[in-house]
Amino acid sequence: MATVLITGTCQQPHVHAETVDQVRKMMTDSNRLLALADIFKVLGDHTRVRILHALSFSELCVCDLADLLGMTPSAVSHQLRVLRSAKIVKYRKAGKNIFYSLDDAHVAGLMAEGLEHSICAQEDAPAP
Amino acid sequence: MATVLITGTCQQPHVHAETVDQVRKMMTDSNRLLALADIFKVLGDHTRVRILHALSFSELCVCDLADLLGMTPSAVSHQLRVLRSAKIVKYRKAGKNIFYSLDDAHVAGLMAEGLEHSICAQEDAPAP
DNA sequence: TTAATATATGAACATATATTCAAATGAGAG
DNA sequence: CTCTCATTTGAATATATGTTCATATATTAA
Repeated sequence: MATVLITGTCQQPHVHAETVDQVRKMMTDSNRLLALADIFKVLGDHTRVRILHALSFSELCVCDLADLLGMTPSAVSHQLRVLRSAKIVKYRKAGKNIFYSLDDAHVAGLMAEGLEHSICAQEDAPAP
Repeated sequence: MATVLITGTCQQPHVHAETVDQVRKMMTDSNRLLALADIFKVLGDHTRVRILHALSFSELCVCDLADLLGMTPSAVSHQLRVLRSAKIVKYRKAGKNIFYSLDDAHVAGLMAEGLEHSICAQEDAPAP
């Protein structure tokens, strides 16, 4: 009988028009937020975080990293390529080896800030 | 004739044993780095970054966010669930609406730091 | 109660991505 | 040059993930 309800869309003229408009004006360019998300995406992988953490102590070659992480050099190399593309690490050739090191201070800062604060897995603190 | 070469593994006794050992001692627990990667993974999505950025200005209901982002309330709700699971946002019921807001100061700090520094897409600065 | 709306949820689909494997490249060492 | 080894690369596979669609839940209004 009744017309099929058009679900999935907010039908009020605007739920909170003023607030939404104000926020819309204050919000940063979407492309900038997309770029930010892309950086976080690069950092959002266990292997890559461990690579960056290791490189924060010393430059290392691929085999060093593979040994440290208990992974195949191939797998490490694939992830290094991602980090290289994002300009987060740089490399230096030395004979048969290629030494990687951190390249982006901002990203290193994000890593450090993430580690400083006990953002990670702060378990329950049962109060008496 | 020759034995098949065992490729994909570093065969030197250790490429740089001392350095690797030192770094290994300094490195943080792998689980802690996994938790850190998980947080970055949550932040590594365009939609979720935009949601958090919008919420940094004001609490908003799902329809407000859907309007701001030009997305389906369903899609927004799915992403809000991810943010809820990560304890990054909290919510408050008000009649038919549910208002979301930021919950984790650390994560908000990471977002802010990521935006402050022009980490994002700093294009070429052609020198004269 | 019924109707309308905001939100959540589950399945399905498409896409992205991490690792493995095999092979190629490239640079010393003999 | 030939051999060895460090590194890269490409294909393949498995898995994760974001959005859509349909539907369910919940709350308010009539």
